[in-house]
Amino acid sequence: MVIIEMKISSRGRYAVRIMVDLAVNNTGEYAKVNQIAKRQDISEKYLEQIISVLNKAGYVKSTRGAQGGYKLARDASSYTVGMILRLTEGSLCPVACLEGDVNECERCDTCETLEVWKRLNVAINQVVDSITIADLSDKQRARQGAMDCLI
Amino acid sequence: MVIIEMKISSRGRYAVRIMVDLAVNNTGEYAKVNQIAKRQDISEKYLEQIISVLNKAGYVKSTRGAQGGYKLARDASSYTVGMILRLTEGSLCPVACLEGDVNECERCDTCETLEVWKRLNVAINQVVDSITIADLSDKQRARQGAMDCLI
DNA sequence: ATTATTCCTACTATTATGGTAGGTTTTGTA
DNA sequence: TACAAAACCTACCATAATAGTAGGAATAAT
Repeated sequence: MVIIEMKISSRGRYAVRIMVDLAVNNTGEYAKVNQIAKRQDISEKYLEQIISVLNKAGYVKSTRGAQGGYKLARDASSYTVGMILRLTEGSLCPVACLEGDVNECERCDTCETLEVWKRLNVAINQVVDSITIADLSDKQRARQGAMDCLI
Repeated sequence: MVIIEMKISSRGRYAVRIMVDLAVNNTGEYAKVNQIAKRQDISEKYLEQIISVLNKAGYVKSTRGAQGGYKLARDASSYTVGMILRLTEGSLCPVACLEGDVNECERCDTCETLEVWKRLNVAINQVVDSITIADLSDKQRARQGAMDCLI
């Protein structure tokens, strides 16, 4: 039997990093995919796909053509990590029956374990919704500043 | 692009339910796979595979042959949900780089998002390690008792 | 001896993962 | 107006995980 794992996928992780990258390197200009890809060490083509999801959700805005690129649509403090992950991961619910307004599982009235998944769900969302992209980019800027001092 | 989800797999969910079932229906006798399967509405063959993992870990004990079966190896209060899930799901870490003692990710010194995954990891483990199989089986017994009164 | 049971291994269909690839459209600039 | 740089769009692919099914061997009670 193979060992399974409950993990955030690379797409979700990359999406958060892209948002933080745009926040850290925000100059007002549009950042190009190849610049972000280089800084973040993510394949340009894969990054393109992920940022397009962020774009369609209105989290970033883009201009096409030469000198085009992407930038954050709003201030970095208005995005939580949870928003980004829910967008790119689909859902953070640890079990399917907690999605939607009504629990459609037939066993849900007598389910021995539902309480566990509910508490897990609350705990997960509390963490990811309490951290904003601004929190992460501020820390990153501080780290980079500290690094500069060492040169 | 397909929507992905970070979920506890059926194996982990079933494993917890099996342990709770053994606790709730504990008579001192060995419970048979077909009995558990019927009560829990899980395929016998699939349940067999899952309980064998629990058996190899020493969480349940078995006797073979006619009148054989399974029972909890220790008191239900000595098992946390986390123990069962980590055994059957492999790991509950939301990202691979948090597994093991040393973070082997090359980017880990400058990772913008590591703190998020660390906090998520703590939150997840706090929940699953604070709930024991006895907690769940006690509640289930109370629920069943309440149901009996309605008859 | 028979039967009931665990135990073991192989197999399978479907979906998710983590991308790669190539072309189309748009737009700034020479 | 031509060119180049960029986003945009769609298809494709290899590998692994998921959620089981299936069949038989070993063991033990009756």
